[in-house]
Amino acid sequence: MPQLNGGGGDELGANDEMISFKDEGEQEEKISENVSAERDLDDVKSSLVNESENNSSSSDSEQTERRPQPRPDLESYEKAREYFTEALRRQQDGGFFKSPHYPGYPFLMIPDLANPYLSNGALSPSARTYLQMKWPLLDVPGTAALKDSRSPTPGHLSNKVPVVQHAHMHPLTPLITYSNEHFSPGTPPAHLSPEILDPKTGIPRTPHPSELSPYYPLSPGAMGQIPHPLGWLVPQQGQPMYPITAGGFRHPYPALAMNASMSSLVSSRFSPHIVPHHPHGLHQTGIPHPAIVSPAIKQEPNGELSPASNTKSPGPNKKEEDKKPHIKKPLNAFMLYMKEMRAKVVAECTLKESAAINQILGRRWHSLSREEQAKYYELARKERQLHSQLYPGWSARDNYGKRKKRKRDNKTDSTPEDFSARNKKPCVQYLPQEKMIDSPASSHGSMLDSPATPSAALASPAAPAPTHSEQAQPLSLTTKPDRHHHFPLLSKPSSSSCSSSSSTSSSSSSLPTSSSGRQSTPPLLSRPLPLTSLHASLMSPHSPFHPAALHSHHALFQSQPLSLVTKSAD
DNA sequence: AATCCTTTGAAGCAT
DNA sequence: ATGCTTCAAAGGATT
Repeated sequence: MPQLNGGGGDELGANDEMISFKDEGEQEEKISENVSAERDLDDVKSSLVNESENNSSSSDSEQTERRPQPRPDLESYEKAREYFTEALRRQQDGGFFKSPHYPGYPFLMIPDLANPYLSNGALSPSARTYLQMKWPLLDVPGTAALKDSRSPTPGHLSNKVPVVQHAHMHPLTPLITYSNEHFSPGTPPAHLSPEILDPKTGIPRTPHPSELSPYYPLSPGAMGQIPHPLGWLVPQQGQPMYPITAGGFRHPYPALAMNASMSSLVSSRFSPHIVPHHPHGLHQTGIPHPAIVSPAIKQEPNGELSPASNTKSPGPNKKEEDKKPHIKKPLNAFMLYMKEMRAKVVAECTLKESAAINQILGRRWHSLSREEQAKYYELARKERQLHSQLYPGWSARDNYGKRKKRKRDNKTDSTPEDFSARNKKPCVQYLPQEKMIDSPASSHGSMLDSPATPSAALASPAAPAPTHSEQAQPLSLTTKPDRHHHFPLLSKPSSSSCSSSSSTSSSSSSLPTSSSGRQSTPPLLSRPLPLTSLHASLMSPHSPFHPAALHSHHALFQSQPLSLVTKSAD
């Protein structure tokens, strides 16, 4: 069973209410451990710093040459750096910083965040680091400063927060310049006060969402209270998922990443209402807003989208309409999963073709346990919720037709005759062997419940993980019509655990579900996926990608048993 | 350059 | 209510 992010099950920290902190004790233990480690910091200081500097210099000798002379607060700065280094080291050790969605984790270990001020009253470097890393948009100096972690400007003398960027900086943790005009060093307490001190360790930690609110602590219509996703980071590709109207980047789990005061800070300054000031999908830094695909999106103060053409141009033509920015749909659970896991799969499979990767991810998705999937459903739910809060007037309908017309639009083409017409490439049957092995049905004894009402089971933070019967989860394994069974099992019966076999669909037992008709396309791949591109090791059942593949051989060439479907198709 | 492919899930639309 | 379609991400492949 593949594990998420190295696998603890709570890595995302986003299925907060349900299981994210099932290992909270572990987290606390690690935090405590880090506190203890602080005592030994002097012992590890030199090594960590050396490591850091070596990496830094090796990556950028030029900046090393430019390295400014030590400043009075350099020692504290170095300490922050060490904290950061240690945090990253632990991350790399695989135990702590597991989720790229949750970049705040490492910095929870910064001990002096409990007392984030220096004796001179200035915000301590590590606290600044914490803030910086947690909300990179808020107060980062220019790019040059980003490169040079030892900014010559002492943090307490400037409202620029020095960026402690370690060479081991998690690649998924962007450092983004951002105007600091709203961030005054004179008011740091407001940023830190909401930190929730761990009752055991006394270490501040990111408020658990359940501590912030059941979901997003928004009163209806209180857009100003949106926990604005300033740190919205995208795990693998380094791009935000979708826009925040003002800030640019958002954390996937803003409620996790942003504390209340930051929320209010943001809310007062970066509410969606100011979007009209950034009509080109760029936030104040000029960073293009990822979800605002095309330029010149305009959003009314009420949050409703208002294409500029509507307000200025009486008669926008189609081209202009095509150029209209559109706010993308929030990612669903699977998309979130894919986003997180894609790079891993690509690395494991040496595959690059997304279609193949997606097939693998689809199977892996099914191989996830309910709890693991539930995390993503919960994340997706929050995504939608946040999205709706950020864009109250947005509707998925707005994006209809944004893409060029697809051939699937031709409903009339979906005749059996068209199968052959469309599929000029050889018919390839991708076997469902993996599903035979570790499908949720087989591994869990029952189908996943429908995600239709995930919140019902997930809403209560105190509620234990829902039982298999209480949460509806996707019936994905059986959601698709039988797209392959009409065709002979003929080609490329790969047993690769990392194959691009579309087992998900081929293994479907044709039980009707809510999405049964989703794919109107024929069951065949119009273009065979590059199985040959699979790495030999991945073809092996011993591949870590598919540890259960040892059992797969029996499944080959077997039609998917209906018994897999343990849930009635009601 | 644009579109396809491929996955699942959410949402919209038509019936 | 049901079923179908579109879109969300991704990037190589194809047109």
